[in-house]
Amino acid sequence: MAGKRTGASTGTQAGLSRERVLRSAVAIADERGLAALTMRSLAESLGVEAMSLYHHVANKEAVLDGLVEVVMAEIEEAVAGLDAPEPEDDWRTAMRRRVLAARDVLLRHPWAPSVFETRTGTSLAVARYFDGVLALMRRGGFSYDLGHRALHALGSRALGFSQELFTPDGAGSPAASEAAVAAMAEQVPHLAAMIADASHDGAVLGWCDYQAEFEFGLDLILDGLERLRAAS
Amino acid sequence: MAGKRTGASTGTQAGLSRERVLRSAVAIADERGLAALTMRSLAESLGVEAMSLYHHVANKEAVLDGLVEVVMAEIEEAVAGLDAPEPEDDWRTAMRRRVLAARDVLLRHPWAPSVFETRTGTSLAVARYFDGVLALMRRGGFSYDLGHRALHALGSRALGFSQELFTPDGAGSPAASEAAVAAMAEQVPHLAAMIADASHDGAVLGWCDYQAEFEFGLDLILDGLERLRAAS
DNA sequence: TCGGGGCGGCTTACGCTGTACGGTACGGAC
DNA sequence: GTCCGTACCGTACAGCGTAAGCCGCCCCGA
Repeated sequence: MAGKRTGASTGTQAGLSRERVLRSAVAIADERGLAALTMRSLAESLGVEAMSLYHHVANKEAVLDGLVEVVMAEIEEAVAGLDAPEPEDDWRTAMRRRVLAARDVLLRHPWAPSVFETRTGTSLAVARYFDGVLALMRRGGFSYDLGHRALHALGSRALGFSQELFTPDGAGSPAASEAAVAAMAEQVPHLAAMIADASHDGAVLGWCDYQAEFEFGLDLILDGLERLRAAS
Repeated sequence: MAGKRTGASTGTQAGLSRERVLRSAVAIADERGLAALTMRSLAESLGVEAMSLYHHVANKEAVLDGLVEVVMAEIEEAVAGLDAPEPEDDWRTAMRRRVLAARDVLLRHPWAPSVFETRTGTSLAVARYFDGVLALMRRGGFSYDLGHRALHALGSRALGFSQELFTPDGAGSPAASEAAVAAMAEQVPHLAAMIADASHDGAVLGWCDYQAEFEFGLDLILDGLERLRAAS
């Protein structure tokens, strides 16, 4: 009974590979959330036992590193297929396009930010991306010093996400946070008033457009950087 | 033997309380890192069995929520003891002081950002803090709309931390990331050049002053907001 | 044609996690 | 004196990551 291998001739058995493992890991995280990604669930999705994975990845940390790699590859691809102005002509627009392209990718993988956050070690894929950002700024007329400061000022925003302290994304219902704030209106009068103000003068839509807010913050920073660049 | 209770008359036994539990949790995270904070280690530090904790906190999530509460209380205290200008006179300086005071607290608890990140649900303590930030901006002449956008633009920076993609803090040695970049210099020529440039013209110190970079980014955003406020 | 690695999978097992359940000692109310 | 709520302990369980060992298949060299 032992070692029956599925099916008749079996061929290359399950035919695992690092790539197939990582692809499956991304699929699980996309569909069922990062918490559902365990070595066992990952193995099961590949029709294999958990320990078999260790022939292709060192450990779970390596799987998470691989996730970052996959996402960064998607981003690099998106950035490559971009028609943005030459940085020498308009670095600001080129950068904006780049960041928003990265954001598009990240929005397809809501778990990505939290994985990036836990990977403190310098990843080659991430470093290469930032190298590209820095290259863009250099061509746009930045000194290394200002470029360095710009990278810090942008932080994760350069990759397309920012730290939202409330309802990062589809955690609750769209207007769940609005309801939460309403529930503690007495404790947070200004927030409550802000929501009330937004409700009766703006559109009806969930009072908070994260994409628009992201772009606002991004432009604020890019404008500030441009002023410093022009003055230098 | 069973149930010997420590000591003679025992009195109120171990004398746990939600407060004592949370205080101990903060101490463990401070001293041994967030990963070392388990229900068992927490119980042991209080001279108690793991399950006893559940009489004072619902579960581990509740402990983490409590951690946020404790840190926010520290921040509120630090902010309260601040001598900053009245926002009506100079909102920008008042805000700057406030954020840097919060940052001081967070630097004492390096684990705090990662806990904040995982607490997506709207926490009262955090909401109250942002309410205070918004109040400050209102007194400084912000519309609710601009205040709202400002909160988003600041994001976690309002609380004193920003998302660093490389070596958030004491992960490796001070210059570890520099060495890492050097190791892949061919793949990231611009980053390598930037480091080389910084090394020979700036001071010798680890080439990257996170506090200074944080303040740079903060000022960039505050300046941008001031321009928008003045123009509105 | 045959023999033998070694690769790739399975099985088992260990220590760790959070936590459900059921006891048990104590203090205070009646 | 009885009773009950509070606070704590002991045990147990499922699920986690992963170390160690076994076994069958494929490919390569003879």
